[in-house]
Amino acid sequence: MTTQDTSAKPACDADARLFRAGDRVAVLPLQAMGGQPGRAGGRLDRLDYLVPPGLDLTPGAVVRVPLGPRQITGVVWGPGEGDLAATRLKPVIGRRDCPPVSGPLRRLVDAVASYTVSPPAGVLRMVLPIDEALDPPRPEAGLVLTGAAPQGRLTAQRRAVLEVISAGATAGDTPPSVADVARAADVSDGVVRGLVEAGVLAVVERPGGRGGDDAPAPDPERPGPVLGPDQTAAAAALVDAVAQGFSVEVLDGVTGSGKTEVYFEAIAAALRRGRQALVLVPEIALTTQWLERFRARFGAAPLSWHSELGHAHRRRAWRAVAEGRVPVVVGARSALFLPFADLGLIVVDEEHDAAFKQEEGVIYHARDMAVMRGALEAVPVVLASATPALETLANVERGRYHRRRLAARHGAAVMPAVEAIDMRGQRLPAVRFVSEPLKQAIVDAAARGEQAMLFINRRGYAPLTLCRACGHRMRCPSCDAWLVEHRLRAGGPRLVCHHCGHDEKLPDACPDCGAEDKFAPCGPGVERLAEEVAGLLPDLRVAVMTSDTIAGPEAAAELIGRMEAGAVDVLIGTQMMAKGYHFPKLTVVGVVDADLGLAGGDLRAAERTYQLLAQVAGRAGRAERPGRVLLQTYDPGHPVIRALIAGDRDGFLEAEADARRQAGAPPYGRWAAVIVSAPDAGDARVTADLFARALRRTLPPGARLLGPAPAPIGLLRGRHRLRLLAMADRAADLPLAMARARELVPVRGAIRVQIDVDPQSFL
DNA sequence: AGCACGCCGACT
DNA sequence: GTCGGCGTGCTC
Repeated sequence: MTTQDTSAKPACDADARLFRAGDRVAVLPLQAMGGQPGRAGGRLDRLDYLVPPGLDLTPGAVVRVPLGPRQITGVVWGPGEGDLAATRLKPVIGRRDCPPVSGPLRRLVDAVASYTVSPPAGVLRMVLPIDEALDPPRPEAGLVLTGAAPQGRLTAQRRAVLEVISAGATAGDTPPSVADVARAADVSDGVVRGLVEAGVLAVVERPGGRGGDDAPAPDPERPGPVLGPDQTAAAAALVDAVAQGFSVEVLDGVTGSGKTEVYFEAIAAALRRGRQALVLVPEIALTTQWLERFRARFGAAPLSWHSELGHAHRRRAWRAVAEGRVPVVVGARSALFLPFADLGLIVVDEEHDAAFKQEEGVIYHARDMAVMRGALEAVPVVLASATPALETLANVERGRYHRRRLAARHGAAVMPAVEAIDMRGQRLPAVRFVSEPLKQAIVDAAARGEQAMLFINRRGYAPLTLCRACGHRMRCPSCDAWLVEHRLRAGGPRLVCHHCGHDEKLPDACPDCGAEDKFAPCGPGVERLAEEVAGLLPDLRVAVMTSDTIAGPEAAAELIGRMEAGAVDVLIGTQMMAKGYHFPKLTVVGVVDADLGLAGGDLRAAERTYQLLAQVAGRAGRAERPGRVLLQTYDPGHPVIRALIAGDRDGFLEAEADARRQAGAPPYGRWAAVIVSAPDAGDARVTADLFARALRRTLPPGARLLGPAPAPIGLLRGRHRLRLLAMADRAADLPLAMARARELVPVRGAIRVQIDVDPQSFL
């Protein structure tokens, strides 16, 4: 990471401190006051309160406090700051019944807030995201017979309900819930409630609440798979790290080298010590096969934490983690802020993945914040990747991170052969995207009973639609972006903006010249590619994998099942297909447009493209059969393409690192971006100019400032956007300079200032 | 969130 | 002068 200091601080635990009646405490409210993130003002982070008689509080206690006319929830952050007369303080209302926020986690909140230049309340909200979870689950209602005779007519439905309950009661079961009874008696819950109303049934608390709450625990003592020599050595190093405290272990191994099995041993080590483990993955929807492997190793499932979890489930899961009842959590970046009772290990899988960067609200990189948390909790952090980020490798060079290498693929598998197809010699018509050699490779694979995968990093049918009569291009009304045609959606073809979600029916006539039936799709998207392959190779079974066809984990699991069963010959998809899957019969991977990611030319374009293509290529030939990767390119001499063909990852990374060093770019320099946006272009301009002037005062000497300049996407969701980029050397405290500049600039109304420290995206 | 305050334009 | 609309700041 590029954060300045991650060394472990001694875990001096101030949590033992007790605040008693009459003491002042500082409370960090959950709700940000005044300005939202990105707005000035709201400099009040913590508020002082008095501890009322009869209440003892420790730091970290979750409390309710009065604020103006309302009550809010906050966390006791420490002793009161004392800048307000005691007579003006209001007393804390009371505690909420949940475990306190631990010292290391409170320090993480402060560290993330100051690193990302965000209000601490906004970061605290990621730790306590569910208000209802701050109270214990209410005991579940169970139903028992009162013995009273039913008044009035006893309908068939009512009789069924009474039979179900008396059968359960004689069997000695715990009283059933309304939902259980209604289901068993096959009646609506209205019938059951009617009987309660009539006094025939009574509601009681069910002892112990919900029985199936604590799932079986993962068992570290189950025999793991047999590891190869590299794996054994790496696993031993990680197991050792778990016993030591904070360190960062970079698990660097080619695709298919068995990194997962290696870090499973670190998880086993943490579990043996009775501690919890957290695994961060880029996208939780894509973990189907990972979960299978986990279950095979540990005999039980981990807790999957993601934003699409149902509300009740999320709430129970959060409490179970906080109370230490969940040994292993796997989740997307937001899982980093879960309040583990006793965290023993953090793993960041595919640590180079851009999905770890949160681009809205509190803008943070989950990998870097994971390293911060590891340091604060004094636990090791494992960063696993086949293509580690340059940031990570720079920290290896500096001796801050330890590298554990897995040099070879595991078992009989060998690395696939990578070839370029020079598209300049292919002379394809404008509506064709699959070259002859790629088509032939797919046909050959199918003939051998093997599978092929075609990768194109573009959702939809075509990235641009234009009118052949007048040349009008269909664009988003509220963004600087083309509308992308989608054909797989219900109700006919649609035009969709991939930036704001704007979605309209493909019109019948050109909105500019009125010509009908003159729209021409331009360029390939995954849907169009699938159509082409189906037309070209009608005997092969084609499946499409994109976020439009794969809505959630179930849909992903279904498609993966079909791939594993050999019911698909050609899998066509976007980058969601590139991540971590293992299909033994997949031997051919075709990259339809290997140049795509290189076009933008931002700082990380080459690195990102290399990582993505290496990852896609890694899907080929993961079992006994050797794999073949074909890259369609118009620029076969590009360093990224050459490195992929030569399998020269380290050479490529060294060249890339040299270029960054020359330019003073991250990870050798430190950058921070500011995006000023407003519905009115003039407002954005004025504020951006003021911010630039403020930054020139607050930036350390030697730092450079670019902008304000219109952002590459100058209009997004109806907001005009200007960018600033501050570039400094590695020792500079850019967050501090940003925070000070923001205090100098009044930001009112609909104007927003977003600060992005260590920017990944430059849109 | 909800309320007080102050700035500014419009009306008496 | 005074009323009222609205944007802005404050709440321990």
